[in-house]
Amino acid sequence: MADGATTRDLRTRNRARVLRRVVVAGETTRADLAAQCHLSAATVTNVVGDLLREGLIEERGSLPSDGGRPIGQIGVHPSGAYFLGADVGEHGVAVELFDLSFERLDREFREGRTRESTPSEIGEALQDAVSAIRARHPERESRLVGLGLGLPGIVEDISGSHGGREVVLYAQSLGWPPVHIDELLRADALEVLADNGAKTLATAEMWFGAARGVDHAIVALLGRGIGLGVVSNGELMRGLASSAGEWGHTKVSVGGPRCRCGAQGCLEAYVGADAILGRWRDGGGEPPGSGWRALTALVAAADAGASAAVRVLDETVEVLALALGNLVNLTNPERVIVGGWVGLCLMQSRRAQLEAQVRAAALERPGGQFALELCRFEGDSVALGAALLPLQRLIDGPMAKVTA
Amino acid sequence: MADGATTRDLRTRNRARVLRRVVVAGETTRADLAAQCHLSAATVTNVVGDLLREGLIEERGSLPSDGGRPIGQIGVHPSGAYFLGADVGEHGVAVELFDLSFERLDREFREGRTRESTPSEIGEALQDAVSAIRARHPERESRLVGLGLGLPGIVEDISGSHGGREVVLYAQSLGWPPVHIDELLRADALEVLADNGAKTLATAEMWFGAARGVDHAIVALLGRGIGLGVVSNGELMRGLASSAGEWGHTKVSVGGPRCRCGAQGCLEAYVGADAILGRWRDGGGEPPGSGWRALTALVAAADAGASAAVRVLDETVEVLALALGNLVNLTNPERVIVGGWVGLCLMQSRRAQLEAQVRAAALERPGGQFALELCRFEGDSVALGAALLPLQRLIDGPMAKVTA
DNA sequence: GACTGTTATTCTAAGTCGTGAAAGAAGGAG
DNA sequence: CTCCTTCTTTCACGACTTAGAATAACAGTC
Repeated sequence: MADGATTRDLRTRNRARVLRRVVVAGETTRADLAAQCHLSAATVTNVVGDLLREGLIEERGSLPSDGGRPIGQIGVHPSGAYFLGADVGEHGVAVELFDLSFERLDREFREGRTRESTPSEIGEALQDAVSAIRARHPERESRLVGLGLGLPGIVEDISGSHGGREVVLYAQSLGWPPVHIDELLRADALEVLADNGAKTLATAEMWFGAARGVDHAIVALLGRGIGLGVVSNGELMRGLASSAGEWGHTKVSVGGPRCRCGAQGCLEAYVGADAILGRWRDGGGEPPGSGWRALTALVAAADAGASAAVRVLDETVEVLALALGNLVNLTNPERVIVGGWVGLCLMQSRRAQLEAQVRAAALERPGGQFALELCRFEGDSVALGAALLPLQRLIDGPMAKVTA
Repeated sequence: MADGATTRDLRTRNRARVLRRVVVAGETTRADLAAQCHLSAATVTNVVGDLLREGLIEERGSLPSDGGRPIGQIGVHPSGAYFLGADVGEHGVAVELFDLSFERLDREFREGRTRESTPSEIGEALQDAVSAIRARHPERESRLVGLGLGLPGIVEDISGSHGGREVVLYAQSLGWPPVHIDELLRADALEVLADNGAKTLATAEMWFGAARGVDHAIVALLGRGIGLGVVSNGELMRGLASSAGEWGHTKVSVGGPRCRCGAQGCLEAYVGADAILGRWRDGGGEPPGSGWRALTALVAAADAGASAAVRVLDETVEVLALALGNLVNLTNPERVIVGGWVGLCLMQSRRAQLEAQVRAAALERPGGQFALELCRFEGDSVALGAALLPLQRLIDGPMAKVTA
C-alpha cells in the first residue's frame, strides 16, 4: 500500500525504505541510510532499532572514522528471513531457497516430460519440489516468508473486492487452459505470490542487476519467447490486470511471418530463437540442434563470412533494433537491458550494430539518453526474481511481531 | 514529492487527496471524501477546515438526510485560485484563464504568421497574450497560481541538482532549435510550467474527460501529428527526461513511406492527416483543402462507395489498429481513448471496424479488457490541460499561508 | 594516565498527526 | 416538547519525526 494516512503508516514506509536499502546494499552505515532515505539520524536509529529487534538486520563491527567514534556498520541478517522462488517453465520446475542476503541455499529441480506437460503435472512437480526443500530445512520454516512463482504466461491478479485472492495464469503459448494458482499448488501456511517469469527476471535486475537504482528502464528477454519488463518511476509497469509488458506479439509489420500465437508479423516471429534459426535453415544453413549451440553456430558462420548467416543476423538485429527503438521512444528509459540467451548471443556478437540501429530507429532525444546493457543474470534467475516477490511483501508490510 | 517522512508531510498528502477529489467532483460531502480518500471522518473535518480557511473550497448548503442532521455539501470555491494555460502551436498561441472550478473566464488568441513562426515570434505572442489577460484581471492576480504551457514538441525537464530549473523544448518538427522556456517567456512573479501539448491534453482527459478516475489508460491524439499520453498507475508516464510517449514516430514497418522526421515507416507517415490525404490523392481522390473538410470529404467518398477512398480508410484503420493493439499489449490499459480531429473523424466513421481490429491485433487477454472511447475534449483543451499543471502544483504543494 | 578534540549515535522534549469514542448539532416524527 | 436519527466536531490518546542536547567511543597529546 502506497497509501495509508496514519502516523503508523509513516513508520511502515520509513521502515520499508531503510530495509530495502539495507538489502540492496548488503552492508551500510546509519549515516548512509539517513542520506539515502531522506531521514534524520534520530529516525534512522529508531527504525534500525526496530529492524534489529525483528532480527532482519545485524550489527557488523565498525569502521574507523576521522578521529572520532567509529562508524557502526549494519548489514542484512542473512538468517533473518527465508524466501522460496520457483521458475516454472514448460521444460520443468526449479525451486530455490534464499536467505535474506539472497544467497542461494538450496535448489530442487524437477524435469517435466520431454513433451509439453499439463498444468496438473507441473503443479505436482512444483508441489513436490517445494515440499522437498521445506523438509530439508525444518529449522528455517519459522522464518520462511513466502513462495514466489515465476510463471510462463500472463499472470492476472483479479482479486476483486470479494475477499479471496484470485490469481490466474493464462499460458496461451503452452496451450494451457486458464489455471488458478491455487490449483497449481496448495502450500500450507505459506504465502504464495505469482508473476510472469519475464517480470520476475526484470525484478531481479532491478534489485541486484543492471537496473539497480534506475527509475526508468526496459528489460528485454530474448529466448525462444520474448519477454519484457518496463520500469517506470522505479516500478514495474503492470497495467490493469498486470499483463502489461506483452511485447513478443507486437506486430512489427502488416502481414509477415506467422507466429505461434496465430497472428502474423509478431516480433517473436522475427527474433524468437526458432524464427532466427528457421530463417537460417531456409537460407541453407544447418543449425546443430536448436538452442545455444545452434545460435553460436550461426554466429560463427556469419563471422566466417557465410552470406546466408550474415543476412539472417542482420535481419534479426534490424527488426530487434526497430522494436527496441519504438520502445525507447515510448518510454524514454535510462537503461535498455537485454537478456535471455538469444539476447546474450546477439549482444556478444553484434552489440555495436544493435546499439547504433536502436539509436537510429529512435528519435534523437530519447535515442541519445539511454545506455544499452547486458542483463546481469542469465535465465536461471527467474527463481531469484520470484523469491523477491515475498521479499517485497516483507519490506512493504507492517513490522513483524517481535517476541520481546 | 511522493516521499516525505514527517508527520507534516502526512497532512500535506491528505490535503492533496481531499483537494484533488473536491476539484474533480466539483461538489461532494464529507462522507464521500472520507470514503474516497480512505480517511476518518475526524481527519476530513480537519483537512476540510484547513481548505476552507485557505479559501479553496466553500460550504454549499445541505442535503436532507434520512431523518437526521442534513449532509453538509462542500464544493470548490471558484475564485479561490486562478490558472493560466497556454496552447502554443505552430499556427499561433492561445492563452486561457481558468478559475478553480475550471470554468474558462477569458481567452486571448494570437495568430502567428501564416508561414511557420520562429521561437522568438511565438515567445513574443505568448508574452503579449499573457500580459493582456493579466492586465484585464488585476483583482485575480493575487490568487493566480501559475501558468502552464502546452508546447509542440518534446519538453525536457533537466533540472539537475544545480539549482535553477532547466526546461527545454525540442520542437524538431517545427524546425526549431532547442529553446529554453525562459527564453520563450519571462513572467514576473508567476510560476511557469511546461509540458508537451499531447500530454497536457491527456492530462485534461485524466481530470475531466474520458480517463477520469482510471489508473491505466492510453490517450492517442491524431491530427496532423500523432501524440500520446500513457497513464500508468494513475500517472502520466514521463520517463527519464519526460519525453516518454513519443508514439508518432514508431516504426510500423521496415522501410515504408518517408516521414517528415526523416525516417521511414513512421506511424505518422501512415495515419497522420497529411499522409491519409496524400494517399487518397495518389489514388485519384481530390481532397478539398487539407483539414477537417478534406477528411470528411474522404469519408463521404468512401461511404458513397468510391473504391480508392475505401481503400485509403481501410489502410488507415488497419495501421492504426495495429499500432494501438501493440500499445494495448504493452500497457494493458482499462481505456483506450482516441482524440484529435483525425481521431474524431475515424471514430465517427469507422469505430466498430477500428475496435474490432485493435482487439484482434492485441492478445486475447489485454485485448479484451479495454474500452475504446472518444476523447471528451477536442483540440482546444491543450490550454485546459496546461492550466492543470499549476493546479497539480497547488494540490501537491504544502498548505498555503492563511492570513488569520 | 588524564585530558582534549572529534565524530557517531542516542536520548529528550516538543510539536504534529490521525483516530476512536464521546459529545454536539440539526433536523423530523410523535 | 421530547425522542430519534444522522451527520459532524471535539477530545484524549498514542504514535511519529525531529532538532538539539547529551553521551559514547575512539585517537592523539601532554
